[in-house]
Amino acid sequence: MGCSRYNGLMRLRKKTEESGADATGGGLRDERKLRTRRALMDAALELIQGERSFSSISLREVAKVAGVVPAAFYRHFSGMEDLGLALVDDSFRTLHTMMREARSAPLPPSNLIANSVATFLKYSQDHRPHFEFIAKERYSGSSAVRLAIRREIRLWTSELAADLAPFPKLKSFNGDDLRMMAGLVVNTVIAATELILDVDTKDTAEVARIHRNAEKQIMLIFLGAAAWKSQA
Amino acid sequence: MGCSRYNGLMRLRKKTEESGADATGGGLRDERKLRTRRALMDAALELIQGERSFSSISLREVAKVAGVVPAAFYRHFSGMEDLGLALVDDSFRTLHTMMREARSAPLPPSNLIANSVATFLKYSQDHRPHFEFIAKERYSGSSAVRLAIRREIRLWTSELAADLAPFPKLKSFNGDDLRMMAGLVVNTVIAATELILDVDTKDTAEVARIHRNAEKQIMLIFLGAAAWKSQA
DNA sequence: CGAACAAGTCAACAAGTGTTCACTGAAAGT
DNA sequence: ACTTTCAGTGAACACTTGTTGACTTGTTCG
Repeated sequence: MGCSRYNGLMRLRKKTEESGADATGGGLRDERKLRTRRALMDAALELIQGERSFSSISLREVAKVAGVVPAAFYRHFSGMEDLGLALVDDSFRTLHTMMREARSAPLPPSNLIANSVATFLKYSQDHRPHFEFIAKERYSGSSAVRLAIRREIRLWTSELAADLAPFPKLKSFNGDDLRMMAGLVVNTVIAATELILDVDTKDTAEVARIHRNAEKQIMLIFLGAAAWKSQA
Repeated sequence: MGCSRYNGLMRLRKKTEESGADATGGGLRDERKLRTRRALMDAALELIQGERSFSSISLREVAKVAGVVPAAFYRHFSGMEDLGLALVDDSFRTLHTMMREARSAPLPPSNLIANSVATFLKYSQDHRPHFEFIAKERYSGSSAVRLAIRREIRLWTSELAADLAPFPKLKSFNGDDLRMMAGLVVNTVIAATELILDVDTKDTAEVARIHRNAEKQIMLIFLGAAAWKSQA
């Protein structure tokens, strides 16, 4: 009895040391809470890798991997759906970060498409857990999570549409058609990402194949755009 | 005790009557087995409608909805994954049926795209359960189910590529690029389908919006294809 | 210093899970 | 008519599940 109590405390200690002893910043209480929150979110992302999907993992599993007792979960989230929504925010934060960075580093328009595709796919591989979560929950999660994801993707599409607007070749596009085209690009990129997620990370040949395919598809889209005429 | 036994038999009887008394064809034994098998598959599809996904429903739930005791499940499938694979086959059988029908009824090339899109989306709405299953399991199911779905989609893409080949405007396409383009079309159609699945069936305005969007996207793709040049 | 707060613990709960077992009774085969 | 086959039954198994309540114990605040 006393023994298992100490067990719990030791886990916490370990966690503290892991994060380094430099964490002497103010608000020890809040900081610790935040760390456990992250531990729970990371645990969920970890459990999702491979076979399982978010909707099929249990609160208890998440708690266990996070090194915390099930009851403690409720100090941070009201339930699994709540955790899911937090993960959606988290995942798209990384995505928006990437897009902001990409925007601030203007690429030469010569092979802009190839570079953009490469940048994105590289990024998605580096943040695999987040993108895997999105891919898996986009259609099969609870409706709250699903809607949150869809909202974010719409937002992303609009962002891309805004980035596309200034292009000379796309002068004849009205707002709706621009979003239509951006949606096509986003869908294509997502599809490629989802394919890559299912490929062994070592299989660079297959990854390159998917890569090239996505490039070609987006070039095709731009080719079509150049010939497009929006009717008022 | 005796009471609950009778309960089970009554459920079976009810099922038999539902299906009509005309089922006097030979092989009563096999026919009944097949009916239960279907009942199990239908039960799974039914449970999937709305919030839940296949990976989050239980063998016992499926058995209960099918009006059968859990142990009986094993007379038909070795487990849930087996059922999932059967559902993949089932779902794509309907899809291939549709494509065969579409091919045998040649459309005027004038508004061929609009008609094809309309036909497909109508069909997917009429077979909602199957398409909902595919959409949900495409990325989040067990790897066996996921791979089966991916295989079928690749097959579908190849079929479409073959259908596209004879078009005069696509003369300059080599095989790889033709599949690339077909993949783009398939992705677009799937994305539209998945969007429609999340819309209230009554909301015809929203359905029409998604509809028009998909049409435009595919027209854009064909426009791009007309300008495409495959390099050897 | 002492009180209040709150992130963590343990223990228990009722329900649900997959799977195995010996069984029954109607259809199929002889 | 007699036996075999087998899709179905019910009961039991050893777990896992979400959630609650009473608790401890370090941090924060007055």
